[in-house]
Parts: sequence; C-alpha cells; structure tokens
Amino acid sequence: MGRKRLLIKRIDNPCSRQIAYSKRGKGILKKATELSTLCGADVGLLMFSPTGSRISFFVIWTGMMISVVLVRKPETFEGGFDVPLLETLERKLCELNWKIYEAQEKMRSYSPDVSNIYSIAEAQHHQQFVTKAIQRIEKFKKTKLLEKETSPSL
Amino acid sequence: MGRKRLLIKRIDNPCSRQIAYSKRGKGILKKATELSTLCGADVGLLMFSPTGSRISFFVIWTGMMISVVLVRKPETFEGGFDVPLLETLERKLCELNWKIYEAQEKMRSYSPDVSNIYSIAEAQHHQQFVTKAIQRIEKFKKTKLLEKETSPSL
DNA sequence: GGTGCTATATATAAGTC
DNA sequence: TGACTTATATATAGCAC
Repeated sequence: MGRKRLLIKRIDNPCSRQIAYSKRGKGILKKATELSTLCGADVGLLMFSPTGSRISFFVIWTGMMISVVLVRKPETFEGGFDVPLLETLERKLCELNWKIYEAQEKMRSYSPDVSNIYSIAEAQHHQQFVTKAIQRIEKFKKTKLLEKETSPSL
Repeated sequence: MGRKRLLIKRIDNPCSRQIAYSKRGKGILKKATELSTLCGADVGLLMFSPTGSRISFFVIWTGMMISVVLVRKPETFEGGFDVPLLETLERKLCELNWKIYEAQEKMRSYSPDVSNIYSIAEAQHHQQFVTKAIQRIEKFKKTKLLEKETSPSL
C-alpha cells in the first residue's frame, strides 16, 4: 500500500524494518480497535518489536478481556450480569483502555529504559495469563448463552 | 474501505455485524502475519466472535515467542479437488492447524493447568511448519501473478 | 456460513523536514 | 524517532450467488 509494491518477506534494512513495524503496528492496533467497536468482539493484540530496544509492547484488550487482563478482576464476572449493565461496563472499559494506551505512549517518551521489562520470559508470563483468560471468557460466555436460551424474552 | 464510509460504532444489524467481523477478522489476521514476516516481530492475536459460538477465536503466535495456531472449522474448506493448487495448499494448512488445535484440546482435558500445553519447543515446531507453508503459498502466489503479467490474454 | 465482484475508503512506502 | 505529503497498493461495504 505504498509507492511501491512490497514483497512479504523480511525487510533487510534494519531502519526500514523498524519504520515498517512502527507504521504497520499502529495500523493493526487501529483495525483491532475498529473490529472491537464495530462488532462488539473481544480482541487481544500483542506486538513485540523486533529490536526490543523500545517498549514495543502494545496491548489492546477490549470487552470482557479488559476486565480479565487489564483490570485483573475476573471474579467479578463469574456471578453474571444483566446485559445492559455489562455493555455499559464494556464501553467504559474500552474508553479506559484508550486512556491507558495514550498514557503509555506518553510514558514511553520519558523513560526509554522500560523496554527491558518486556523480555521473552515476560512474554511467556503474559501468554499464561492469556490462556487462563481465554478459559474464563469461554466459561462466562457459555453461561451467558445458557441464560439466553432459558429466558423466554430473549 | 467500501462502497460507503462506515462510522466506527457498533453495527446494529446482527447479520451485517457478523459479516463485518468475518471480513475484518481475516484482514487483521493477514496484517498480523505480514507484520511478523516483514519485521521479524512476535505477534499474538486473539479474536472472539461477537456471537460467542463455534469458531469464536483465532490465535496467531508468531516468531520465537510462541507459535502459530489457527483455529478454524475444517468443514469450511471441504470441497472438490478441482480447485487451483493455491486453494488446496491453503486448505491443507487449515486442516493441519485444526489438527493441532484438536491435539491441544485433548491435552487440555488431561492437564488441569492449560498453560503447560504450550511448550516453546513444541510451539516452534508448529510455527516452523506453518511459516514454511505460508512461504510456499506466497511464492506460488507470486508465480501466479507473474504468469498473469506476462500473459497478454489475462 | 462461504464466494466473487466492483467502487470506494484506508493504509502505507518513499520521501522530506 | 515523529509528523506530514503523495502516489499507490490493499482492504472492504454492499451486493449477488
């Protein structure tokens, strides 16, 4: 999508590669957010920069996933909510997530050293967290679906 | 990016919403894969369908971080064998990914802690296979494009 | 649910500052 | 790095199967 057609293979020039990462990363982040908003889908996105020299770690957790991963209070959802309340909550959390993201962007310019936090070991930790989050979400959705089936008005 | 400009807010019509999810989901998956290939970045992507039923999520872990797991219904890709080679390759790829997913599901029932399922070594093995398959497909696509360009009738 | 088409909206490569 | 520009490549909305 640029002046020239780009073949999908590793970009040799490190400089160009970093630029491409920066641009495309933002693009994907935007699209993930759009998907979430448009379709009400839970979307999680992790991107680790190839250099690892900067923070390079974006997270966008939307819908219930924010609750699970960012807010880190999955217990809250296990009791079940009425749908309107849940949706309101989700919207609020979405807005909150953007503010967190914006704050992270600001922090980035002030402390370049934070990059070391996100090592591969950290990634594994996050992966475990994600896996568990998936289980909780699936469980919750199943519960919600059962409620819908048994309710005559829905 | 379509016939009409779409405002970024929840799509009211459930049918249109599902279609948008399907189309955009694929788009993001593609872009995430491209980012990983182009920049050598580790990318993780989770998408939960708004309906919460069936397919409901794709996971793509790339690079050295985790692995690539595509979750799809294999039935979707069943069809005649008179399709072009490209589609055949892609279908095979999807079937394989489904098998990986099923294997993981089986393991899940034996292991109480799901996080143990994804050993890095195992993940890398799958990731290499899928990456190579994708490369083959990309190469084939390129060849097909070149054929089109050099052929005056197309 | 999926495919394919076409017109159009978006994303982005390359360049410049 | 980031911001902006421009030309071009891609993604996708709406439609028909």
